[in-house]
Amino acid sequence: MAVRNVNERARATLRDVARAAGVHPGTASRALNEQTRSLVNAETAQRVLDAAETLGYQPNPIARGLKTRRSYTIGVVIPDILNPLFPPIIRGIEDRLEQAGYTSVIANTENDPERERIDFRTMLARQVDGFITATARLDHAVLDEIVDLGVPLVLVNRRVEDGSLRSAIADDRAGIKLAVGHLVGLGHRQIALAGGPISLSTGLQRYEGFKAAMRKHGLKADRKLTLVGESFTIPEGQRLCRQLLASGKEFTAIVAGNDLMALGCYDLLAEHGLVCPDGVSVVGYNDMPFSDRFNPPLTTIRIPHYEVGHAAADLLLAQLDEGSPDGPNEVVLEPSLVVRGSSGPPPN
Amino acid sequence: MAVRNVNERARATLRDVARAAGVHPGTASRALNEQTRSLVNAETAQRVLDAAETLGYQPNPIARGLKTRRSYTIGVVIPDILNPLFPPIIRGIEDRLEQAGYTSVIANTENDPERERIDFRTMLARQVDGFITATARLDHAVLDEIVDLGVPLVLVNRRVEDGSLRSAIADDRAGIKLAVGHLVGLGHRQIALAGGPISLSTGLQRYEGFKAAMRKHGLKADRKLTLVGESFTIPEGQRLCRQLLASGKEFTAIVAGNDLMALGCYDLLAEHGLVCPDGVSVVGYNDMPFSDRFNPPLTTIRIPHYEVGHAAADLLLAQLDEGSPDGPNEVVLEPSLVVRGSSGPPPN
DNA sequence: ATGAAAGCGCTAACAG
DNA sequence: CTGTTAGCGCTTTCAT
Repeated sequence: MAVRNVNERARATLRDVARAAGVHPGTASRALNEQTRSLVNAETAQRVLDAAETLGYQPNPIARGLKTRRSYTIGVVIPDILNPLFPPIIRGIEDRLEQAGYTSVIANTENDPERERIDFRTMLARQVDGFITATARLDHAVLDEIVDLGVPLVLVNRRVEDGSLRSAIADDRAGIKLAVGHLVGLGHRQIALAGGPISLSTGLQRYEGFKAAMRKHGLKADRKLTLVGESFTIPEGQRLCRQLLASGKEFTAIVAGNDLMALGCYDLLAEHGLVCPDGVSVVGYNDMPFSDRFNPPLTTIRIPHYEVGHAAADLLLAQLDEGSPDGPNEVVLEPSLVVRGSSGPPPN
Repeated sequence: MAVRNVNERARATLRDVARAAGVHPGTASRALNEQTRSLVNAETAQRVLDAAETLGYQPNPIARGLKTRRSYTIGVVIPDILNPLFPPIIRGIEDRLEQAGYTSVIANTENDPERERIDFRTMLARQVDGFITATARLDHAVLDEIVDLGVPLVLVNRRVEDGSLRSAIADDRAGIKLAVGHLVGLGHRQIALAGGPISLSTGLQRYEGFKAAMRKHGLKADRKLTLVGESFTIPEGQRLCRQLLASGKEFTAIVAGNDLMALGCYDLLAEHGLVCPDGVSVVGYNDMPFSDRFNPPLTTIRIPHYEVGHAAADLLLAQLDEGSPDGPNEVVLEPSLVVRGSSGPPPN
């Protein structure tokens, strides 16, 4: 009785191909490789290619990588894959990377810096050729280490103040300006912010963008109404909205740090018997999937997630090819306003 | 001027550690490896460990894999990462795999069988030790090939009729029974199905489960009201609901193939001036993230996504360890009913 | 234009 | 218990 015979149909190796084509493995290698094919006689090359074809030869990237010190693998580090913001970004990254012959491996840090360290280390050990990360905080010690190691890295949906790291982002200040402009156009004067953490570039940019936009419209951003939270989550949106409601200050609209925080505002407003948008208008940020399905449908700022991911991959590929930084260091994409049911004129 | 000096701080290799500890690389290897540590003198081992520590030695899994023919990498193949159903499953898989020292690499087939082939091949070439896939159609030629190659594989959220493939799933027949039971309890008699593709086990099980449940309640599933679509998407839900509305048959409730299809039903119902649930009740399936935020909040069947992913990883790990199939071939988890705003008593 | 040979970093017999 | 040797599958000098 045949024991696991199937498994025996061992994968053809370069040697096998060489033998079948009657050449030396070195020659077979040259023939199989686009780059070096010209070094070998056209007929011989064809013979090798044919042999490879019939044997169903699949090169072993592991072995190749051991020699070339390239894995054609990119590490993609994401803070939380459950946040609907990231899947489209990931897809943009993967599509572009795949075109270029790279595979991406995704890691989830769950917003845990310690875990982030480990993820980077593991991937480094696995010989990734570069990183794309959406985990950057404004203090970016871990990332600096990577860069010091000479490993290409680009940020997606994040940036660092000093511009020391390449990044693909959307223009958050412009986005917030859109949000505030929309609200002001509707007649709102007292606008609150339930913003995200200012330890993240997105949170900080939106926070500063908010204050700037208010100023531009001749409005003052009341300190008690201009809040930032610890995380971009629903509970944090709830907490901030509760604080807003308890502040004793009047407001007729809230700009939320992102769509999740907007949802948290929905909850608290409802708890206080305020209907949105008749009582208070709410504007979110990101236009995450299904935000058109909420109750009410969320007015929000759309950022081109897929394109942002794509751009990040472009930036990385450029760095991988040239080795040296020739292209732009930062790609900034434009957000747009999506008006839906959660914003309207202020009451009376 | 130093040229890329940083990069020169080359990663310490096993040889370096051995040299530093004054032993042969072979010994260093044994000392560093949990499994073989006992073969070496405790003191010597300690010396090696210390040397590794101070040199910041990181083993190169690529090189190891070349020798051991194990990559400690698992391929996770998903039909569409944009479907909110999958992120929690992925997380369940990754968490379990990571515990066991495996890394997972995720591929997106975008529901394209051709792309699926390529993804499997690529991962195979990258020497993955096994697969977890959620892409299985009822005809599973690609998968059979993998199994024939002797590569461990388990299905997640899918099963095949003949039980030839291991899988971790939720009990779809039971879930649909819950949905129908709920509706019948509310007083509905004419219940329609806007189901998913029966080329997928989930679609088929739910379809058959629906008919069985109706029968059990002494109701007949009208053929014109028992529809299945081509995909589990919003547009397909719309299309089916349109067809239901055009059938001329009366119905007071719809069981949708999944939550996305339920959303499609929402759209068509609204278009026809029917309010949910007063005019028609709708029950979804999956309890995907944010389904409690829809308008109305969706009554649906919750399946424990994270746990399903975890169970799939367990199944795979068992197979990886033992080599031979000793454990169960199928893990079936129980769904539960989540009653929200989209279901109520039938009109008049 | 092709063959020979060395080696990427590691593990696994095999000696001793 | 430890050193020696060979080799995983591939690429890449160096000869020829």
